[in-house]
Amino acid sequence: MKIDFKEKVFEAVKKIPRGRTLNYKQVAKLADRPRAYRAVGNILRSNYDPTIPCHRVIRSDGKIGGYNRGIELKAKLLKQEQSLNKE
DNA sequence: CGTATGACGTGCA
DNA sequence: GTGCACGCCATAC
Repeated sequence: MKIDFKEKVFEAVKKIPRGRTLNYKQVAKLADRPRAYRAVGNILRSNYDPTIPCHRVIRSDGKIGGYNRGIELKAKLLKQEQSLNKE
């Protein structure tokens, strides 16, 4: 089965452990397209799934960026998971 | 098939 | 340190 770039992105994002945030560039690299970080954000925006912790994907600047379900929700989730991971 | 868009990143002033 | 512009890739229309 040949998986598309977005499928690869989804897998990479799903592999992100809680408390761990990756920037779009990293996800794109894991998807074999280190230059497609643009498409990564675009794909996540057009294809949100409850099984994909896309909220763990942030910008390289450390900024959250955006979130289909609400930017504030993403910020809250990140803070929550980071707090859990920190113990 | 071609154009436009975008949750980005880096460089330069 | 902040702001503006360019470049890159995939998706949607």
